[in-house]
Amino acid sequence: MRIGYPCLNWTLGCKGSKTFRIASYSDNRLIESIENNLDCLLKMLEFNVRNNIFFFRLSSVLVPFASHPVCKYDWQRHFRKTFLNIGNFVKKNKIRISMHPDQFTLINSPDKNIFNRSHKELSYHARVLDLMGLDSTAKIQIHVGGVYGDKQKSIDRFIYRFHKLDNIIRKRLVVENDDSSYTLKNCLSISAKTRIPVLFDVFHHSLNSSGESIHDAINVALKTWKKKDGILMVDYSLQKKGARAGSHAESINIKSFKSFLEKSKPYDFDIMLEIKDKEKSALKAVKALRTDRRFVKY
DNA sequence: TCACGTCAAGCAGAT
DNA sequence: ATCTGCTTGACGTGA
Repeated sequence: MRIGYPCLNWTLGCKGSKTFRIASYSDNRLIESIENNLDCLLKMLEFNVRNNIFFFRLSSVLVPFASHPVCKYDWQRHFRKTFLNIGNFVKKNKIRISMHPDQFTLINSPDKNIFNRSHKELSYHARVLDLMGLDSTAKIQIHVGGVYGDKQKSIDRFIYRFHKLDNIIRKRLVVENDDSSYTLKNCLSISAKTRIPVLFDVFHHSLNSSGESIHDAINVALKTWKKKDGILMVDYSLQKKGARAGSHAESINIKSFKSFLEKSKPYDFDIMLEIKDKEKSALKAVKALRTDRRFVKY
């Protein structure tokens, strides 16, 4: 079981997701940003290893505008060695990596242009992981997408479109239950036809599910991950007090985290903490795992 | 130096 | 009809 957090580290003095406005695009600006982001990424990974954090989500703006027509620069060639170097660090330390393209990446959109743009965006994500030389346990997670007034049709469109994607994407793509439209059960139905692993989001499941217990949900999600996929990835978050349902809390609550771990026994998986204070909560979670005798076997 | 309007892009649900 | 949240806040103009 690894603990992770997404994209950003507040302790370090660097930002690994520096971008800029498209209006001020220039190749130099792009190179500068990528340089900064990769440099900071390595620093974050080194911080993580020092602190027993072995799961990390890469920012999607590592290469700003990578899939946009405005970007014509061959950044892959320019940064080939840097990517490889980071990849080697990742492999040496057995770090698990994930990426999560944003809400505009919709492969089940009825609009073909949106699909085409999403395809390009996914290619970019896959190429980043390929450039690092990572195997297919490094994943790209997306949601099913929109409902467009007909859920079953939209699920079928997802499946159809999945088969149109390049192999470098298909081998890394995993689908995640969301908080309002597609439940774990819906994702499993997609998995049955595509063999896409299902990433289980605990928080979304609490807001939108068919009522499966955490134990049962993990049990079924876990079976969709084959050896080449690595172990199940789980997104974990909790409700922010006083805010509307679905907003993410500022900080982890170790008591409820431990209660989740209890409910998830005896399964092993990697946990991504989608919590606002990032590494701070990850450090607490790692400590909880390492000091509580109920969980030391992980 | 700081405040704050806006940022490439889509969708759903809340207000 | 308009706003908010989501991947992740943060860019950058104007004062």
